[in-house]
Formats: sequence, structure tokens, C-alpha cells
Amino acid sequence: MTTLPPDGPRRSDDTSNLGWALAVVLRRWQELAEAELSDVPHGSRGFHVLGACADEEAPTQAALAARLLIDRSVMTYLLDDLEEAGLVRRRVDPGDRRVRRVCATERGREFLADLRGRVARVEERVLSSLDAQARELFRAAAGRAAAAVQRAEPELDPCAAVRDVAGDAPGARRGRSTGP
Amino acid sequence: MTTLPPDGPRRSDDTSNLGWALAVVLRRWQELAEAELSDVPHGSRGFHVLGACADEEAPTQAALAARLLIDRSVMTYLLDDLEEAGLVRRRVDPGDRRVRRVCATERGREFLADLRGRVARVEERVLSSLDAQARELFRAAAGRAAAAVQRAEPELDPCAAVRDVAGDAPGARRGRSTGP
DNA sequence: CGCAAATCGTTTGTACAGCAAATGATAGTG
DNA sequence: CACTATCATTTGCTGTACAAACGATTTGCG
Repeated sequence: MTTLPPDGPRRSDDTSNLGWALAVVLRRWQELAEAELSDVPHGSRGFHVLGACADEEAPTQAALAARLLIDRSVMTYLLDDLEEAGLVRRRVDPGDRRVRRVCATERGREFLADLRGRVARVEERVLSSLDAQARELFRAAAGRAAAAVQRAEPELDPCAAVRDVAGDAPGARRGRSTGP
Repeated sequence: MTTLPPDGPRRSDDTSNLGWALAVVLRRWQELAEAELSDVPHGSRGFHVLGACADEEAPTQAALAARLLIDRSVMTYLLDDLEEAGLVRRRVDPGDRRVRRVCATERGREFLADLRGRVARVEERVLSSLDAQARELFRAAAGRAAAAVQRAEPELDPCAAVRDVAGDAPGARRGRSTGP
């Protein structure tokens, strides 16, 4: 009766479904990661922030926000909770007292080492369908693309001629402003 | 001007930053896609839904939600707006009058073809830092991983055994051993 | 047959994240 | 010293996720 067509991603050869694939994989990653990181103040976000604090040398909150693509206002209360949990510490930079530099506490570093083990297991599971070689290629490609995106983020590129269509849209989307 | 530290993903060899890389790339994709799809009712989500309606044979709303990992309640008003824009149409299935089957209208299909061109350009830009070979590898890996995730998802609705899992991939096993 | 359970879609309510704008503190500049 | 810029915080609004309740309908069991 209801013979459903073969289910899978029939458009895997199409060039316009990268966003879908990324969204699916990322959602799966988050789903598993949130379950595994339930004891971290803000789950996977808190994990990323903590990791950035431990790797970088006492980054400012703005640097953290730019690196993790998190809004500044979100970063504020995100750090509030991490600090309350004793994982990071905010200190006013004596050289520029406007900025707060965030560093991981000793306890935060120990905790982070544990968390990274859990997350590594999660990622193995997310990529379990890829053989070892494809897995590494995927990791490397994602890392390279992400690094390039971060480099391209600060100044939005010159090819912005297509942006900002006139408001004839039925979707009533808020137009993205071209900058600050 | 503050001298940025050697910025990139300094932990690219670490195994626990896949989530960060995926999040960054996906966010970039969405940022550009939303700008390009401002005339689609719900931006990139509307685009994905429309694409799924056009590819599949009149899927039910539940099937759409499962495929795109969108909540059912969200799918409702998402389809409301797509239908209001004349891109899709909901019809009660005469065989089971509980379900609504969604199909793309002719106008929806024409529109979709245009949108896919725009999205393809966006993706070229997102992956502009990768050479052609790495780009295709990344696409293929993401597609494979996403397909596997969808196959592993049915934990959400275990009763939906109606799907014929015609396994074209080796990892087509269900039944996840390690529970949450 | 008739009633209870299950399913699908919708509605409602809550919580959280993103975004923009305003505010306060501080630094740099003319 | 006055003026502007930057950083962090706060506030308000919007969109999404998630859970629960609901009506309509199908299915299953006595």
C-alpha cells in the first residue's frame, strides 16, 4: 500500500544541500553533547567557552564572542554562570581597565580535560558512519572552512553587491544590516 | 589595533572541536543564506521545507519534521506561511484523514529552482577557502554523515517501522547499543 | 458493535538564544 | 578639558525549541 519511496538523501549529489547536511550533523552533535555535558553550566556552549579560555591566553570577552560566534550579551551571563561554578575567572585588565580577561581556573582545566574525553566519544559516534580516513578528511575540511570563515568574519567581504534586496518580500524578514 | 594572536583553530589536531567547526561553518552558511533567501517565508528553513516537499512524494508533516529535524509545532506555522505564499499546498490524505500531505505547487517548484541557484552560490562562498577537491570531499562527507544520522534517528519514533531501510551504506544498522 | 488507546496536526505556554539599542566605565585624541 | 570610541552590561523584542493539552480520526480489543 503505502510504499514509501526509498528514504535517504536522494539529493546527495546536488550542490545546494550542504546547509541541510551541516544542520543535521550539527544537531546530532549537539543532541549527544548536551546529554553528555549536562553538568556544565550552559552545556555545549559552556564547554566551548571553557575550552577557549583554557587554550587562549586570557582572552577578552569580545575575543571569546568573536571566536565562538556568540553574541556579546549572551557571553555576559554565560560567563556569569561559568564563573559562579568556579570554572573561569574574570579579571580586569590592568593595562586597559575596560576589558575583562577571562582565564580558566585550575579546577576548570581539570574539568575541561574530562569534558574533552566525553566530547571526543560523542564525535566518534556522530561520525561513526565514516571510515577513519573519511572521518579525518571531514574533520580537516571542517576545521579549514571554519578557520577561513573566522578570518572572513570581521570585515564583511567586498562581494556584497547581491545583498539587501528591496523590501518586496512576502516573508517580512528583517533585513540584515550591512554592518554596525 | 590589537595584534591578534595567531588566531585560527590552533587545536585543529584535537579531536574535540568538530562541534565548534561545524557550528562556525553552519552559522556562516545561514548568515549568507538568510540574506539571499529573504523573500522566502522563513528563510533557510522555508527553503529546506520547500525542497523536501518538491523532492519527496507529498510527505506528511510528521515526515517533513523528522527529515529536517524541526519540531512538529514549528512545522505547523512554518507550513502555514509557505501555504499562504502559494508555494505549497496541504491536502488531507483520503486514505487516512488524520494526516496532511504537503506538496509543492507549480509556482513553488519554479521558485525553488531559482532558490537552489542562489544557495549554490552561497555554498561556493562558504567553502571558498577549500580547493575543489577538498570541497567535494567535504560535501560528500557531510552528506554521508547526515544520511547516517537520519538513519540513526528513529529512536525518536520507534513505531515508525514503515520505512524501508534499503541500506546503501554499510553503517545502516539501527538499534544503538549505548543508550543515553 | 462500542468504547478505549493511539496518532496526527494544531494550539498554548514556557524557556532560551540572538539581535539591537541604550547605559556606564574607561581609554585615546585633539 | 572636551569629545569620541570601545568594552561590558542591561533591557526589550523576536524567533525557535520543547512540553503539554486538545480535537479529529483511526485502530484495536472486549
